[in-house]
Amino acid sequence: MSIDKTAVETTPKSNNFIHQIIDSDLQSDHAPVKIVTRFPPEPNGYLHIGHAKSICLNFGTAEKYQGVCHLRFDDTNPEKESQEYIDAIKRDITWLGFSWHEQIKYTSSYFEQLYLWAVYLIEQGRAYVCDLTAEQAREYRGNFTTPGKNSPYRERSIAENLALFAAMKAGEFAEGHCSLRAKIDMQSSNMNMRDPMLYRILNVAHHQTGSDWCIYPIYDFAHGQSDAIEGVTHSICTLEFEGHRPLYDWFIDNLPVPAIPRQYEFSRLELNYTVTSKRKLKQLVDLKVVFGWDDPRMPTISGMRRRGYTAAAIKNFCEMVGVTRANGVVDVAMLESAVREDLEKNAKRAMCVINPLKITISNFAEGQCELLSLPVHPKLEMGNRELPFSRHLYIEKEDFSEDTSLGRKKFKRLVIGDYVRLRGAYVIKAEQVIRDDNDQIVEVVASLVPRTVGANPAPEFKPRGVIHWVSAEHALPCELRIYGRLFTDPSPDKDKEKSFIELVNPDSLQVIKQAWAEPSLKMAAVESAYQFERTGYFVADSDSTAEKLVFNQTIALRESKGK
RNA sequence: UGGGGUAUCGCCAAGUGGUAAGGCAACGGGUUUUGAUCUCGUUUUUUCUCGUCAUUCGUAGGUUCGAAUCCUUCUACCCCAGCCA
Repeated sequence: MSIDKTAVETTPKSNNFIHQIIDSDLQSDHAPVKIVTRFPPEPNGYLHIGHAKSICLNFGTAEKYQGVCHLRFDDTNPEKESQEYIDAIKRDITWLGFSWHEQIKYTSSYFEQLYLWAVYLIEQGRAYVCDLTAEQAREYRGNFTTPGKNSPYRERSIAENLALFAAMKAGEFAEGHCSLRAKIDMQSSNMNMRDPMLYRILNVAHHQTGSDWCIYPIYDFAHGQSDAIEGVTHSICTLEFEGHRPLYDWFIDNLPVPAIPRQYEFSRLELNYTVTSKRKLKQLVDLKVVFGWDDPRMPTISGMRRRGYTAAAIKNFCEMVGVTRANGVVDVAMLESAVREDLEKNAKRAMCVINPLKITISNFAEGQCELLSLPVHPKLEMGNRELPFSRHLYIEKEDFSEDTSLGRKKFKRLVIGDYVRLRGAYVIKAEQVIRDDNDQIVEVVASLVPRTVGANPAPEFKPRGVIHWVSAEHALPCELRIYGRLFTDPSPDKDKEKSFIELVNPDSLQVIKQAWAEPSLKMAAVESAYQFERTGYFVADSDSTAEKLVFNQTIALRESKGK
């Protein structure tokens, strides 16, 4: 496959407010030589659609300005983190099509430097060891209307602080016994500046550093300095960190850091009918509401991947929603539209009958088989596939009606006494209905109009429409998993009375144990996308075996009114 | 409640003092061997329709020849009182 280089180069990358800032930074006298960004997930859960937006912004910005983007695991809280999450995050980012600069970074690999900087702050008289308990510290901190009070330990001598901090590091205190705090301003209207914690004691082994440490830095003390170490120029995060920016800058100003990164905030992505919070997604997994982090109903990157959403669709969606500082809720229909847009041009076409009605072609000999050749895609050149046509076929039950009064525009399918086109095959006429003892239709006898494969019939045989079908004896039984929204409420986590768990859609998964797929689907590879004509987009699931094919419905086809 | 933010169509979102882009959604028409796709319209405030005037960027004022853009007022919503990130 050849890549149109000029097209790639001229692909317009959105110009959001962050890029405008970078553009003007690049004009300034001390313009950075290279734009450096970073994507800093904490490995305490799987990445979701909200992270995808951040990934696209950070990696995309680096690409746009020919800079670099680091993947840095922000692993300062070993209690909640694990290697499993690290592996999953790497897999997801790679799948999205991004690659990080050089090797993966870990905040934990800066622990020694961070410790030295903490000592430096103590030496400068800007940090102290505080023996207040968590509860006492809360009281001393005051609240929005009441200024905080200085800790009684605030004026310890530098020597004493140095000794105490060394003892903390040496493991001489129990968890919670004391902490290291910055000496800033307990009266500040910004709560983050009221002598924030820098280090706490945690007698927990770390997934990267083992038992090397029993004190761990707090996010605020680790993040900006890690950015500085990596030479990050633009540290892009979400809006809730806005109030932390003065603190971020305070550390950069008061420490001998090697670079001056700046933090910029954008609004996080919210989608209706879904939750985008690692904590809540973890609950869905832990409570077994879903089968796992990669359940196709999950808005996780791995879930969407298994569902059949493509990386291109997700990236395009992120481009569509834009980057701003206004918080809003994006309609999932926009995501679904991006998925359909990508699948429409990339999914192979195939036929699969979900609820079979037997059709017997009276003028086609028993045992005979005609091999038809159908294009894999109606518009794009994607080759052809072979399809066996025989005397006994299956069509969709709902594609047949005995009601001859149905208008041709209203019901574009098979009606007794009328004609319909079998996709890629003959035009047939329904002639007789066969019923069982319970008066249920079990079979329809039809006749084909000769020489109508690939050719329009005479006007008197004009079909009402086109329907899908499979040859009964050649069809492959398969399982179909149809997914609905995971939540019944557009804002599942906004309800004041009900927990989002109570708003889970009980019908979010429908399993069709046996559907009938055309034989070419035998070769369906996991993750390759198909459009089952007239029914929806599907993708082979990893649960597929040689005996039983399993397909996930990625998304239904858009349906116009009147169907 | 002190501080920090944000308000442009049902939902996202351009717009940066010169006369309101685009996408999604919805609704109509056309095309179609997928009721898909494609395509053409309509939907910012009113209107059955067409013209005209006016109105219009949360609100109310102001500056200006000219304001979504600048100033002031008010309102609504979001974030901060973890030894989480």
